[in-house]
Amino acid sequence: MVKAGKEDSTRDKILDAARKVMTRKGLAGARMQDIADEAGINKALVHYYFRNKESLFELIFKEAFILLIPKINEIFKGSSVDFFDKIRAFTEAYIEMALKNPFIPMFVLNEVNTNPDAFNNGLLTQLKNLPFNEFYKEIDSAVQKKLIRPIHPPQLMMHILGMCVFPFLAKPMFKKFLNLNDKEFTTLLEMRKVEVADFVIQSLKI
Amino acid sequence: MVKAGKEDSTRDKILDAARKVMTRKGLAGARMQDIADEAGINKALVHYYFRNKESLFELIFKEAFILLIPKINEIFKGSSVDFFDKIRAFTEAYIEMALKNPFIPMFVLNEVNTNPDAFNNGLLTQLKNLPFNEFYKEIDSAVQKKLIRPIHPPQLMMHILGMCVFPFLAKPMFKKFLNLNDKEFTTLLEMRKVEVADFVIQSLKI
DNA sequence: GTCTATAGTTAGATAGAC
DNA sequence: GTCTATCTAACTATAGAC
Repeated sequence: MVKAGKEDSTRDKILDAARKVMTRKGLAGARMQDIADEAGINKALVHYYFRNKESLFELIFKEAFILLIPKINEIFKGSSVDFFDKIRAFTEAYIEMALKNPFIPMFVLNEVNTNPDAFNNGLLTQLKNLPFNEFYKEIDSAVQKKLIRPIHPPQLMMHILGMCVFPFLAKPMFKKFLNLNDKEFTTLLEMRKVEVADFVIQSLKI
Repeated sequence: MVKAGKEDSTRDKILDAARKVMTRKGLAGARMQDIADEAGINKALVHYYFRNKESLFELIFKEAFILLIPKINEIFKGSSVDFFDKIRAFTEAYIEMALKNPFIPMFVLNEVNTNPDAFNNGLLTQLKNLPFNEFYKEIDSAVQKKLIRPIHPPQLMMHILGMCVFPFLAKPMFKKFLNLNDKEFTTLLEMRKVEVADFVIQSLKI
């Protein structure tokens, strides 16, 4: 039975364990057995609570990603806010989310690449909640007002997402290259919250 | 027996088939059976020529990636060449390689994330052939000469790689979002050869 | 060199006792 | 709800005939 008290329910223990294992081993590397071990329970129990691996991971993803949507929406709502400030807020929110849930970028990538149907029905619906169209309009409008130089909105979107996401995807590679430990690399990622925004703004301004 | 003539040897047929399947289904999705079918031969033959899946794919990767190394090296050799031209040449060469071998980015990512040991022993050695240190020195030197604003070289490296690589990784997602077919999206990627360089240069110049 | 048949391996999923 | 034991599916890899 699920209690309201401080004791974690088994269900929550499994969710915590799954998040940990996914963060450590990535989506594909996360075994149901690993999750059960990490939670200190039996593998069958994981299936008892979450029908199968896919629905477990989809739930975890939604819980993490759903928090991002209102933030991003809020950022692009106020049409009075400075365009550059919106870019700052965006990279901040996005990298913050990825720092808290390092498995998300690879999760999305995997869903997109290996399971196009599931992606179209599930993830895509989530992602469509993000106001990309608002962002595109903002860009065009900023170009009109001569606030920024002309740029193709989708290209800019790819620039920004690439800079935000890629370091999380290629973390082990960069760590090796730069000869950094986990903490040092995280610091580098923290800095990117403003670093990326600065880079973009510097490039766009006339 | 391997002939010098125009007839593809079985070995070459397998390599071609593997490249095709990998490009279509990604590394993880590429089955030995798929490769055998594509090559029009038996699955056992794939094992006969290439001991196992891993060594087959490592070979394919090396063949594709090895071509990039001399190019990148050449770019960073001439110290007389304009710094911005080097950036242009780099994005050009990198995106060109990825366009020809779309499976490479995901391949590298997978190796790095799921198989750290294999990465350290194989792939990393290849990647270390890329003159990143040269590039870092160039950046610092360009800053000294007031050609560009101050920037942390590793951050810039992450910016550039992210912008070059990410669209290939997230191709199905972007296609959906932007509502483009394969050809249209490839055109977008083609444009990024100069688009990314322009974006970087615009951001760096004083 | 090439094939058929089969062994081996790894995980996800389920049945059924407690 | 929780466990042990087992089934099944999907692949990789090998043995052995031709």
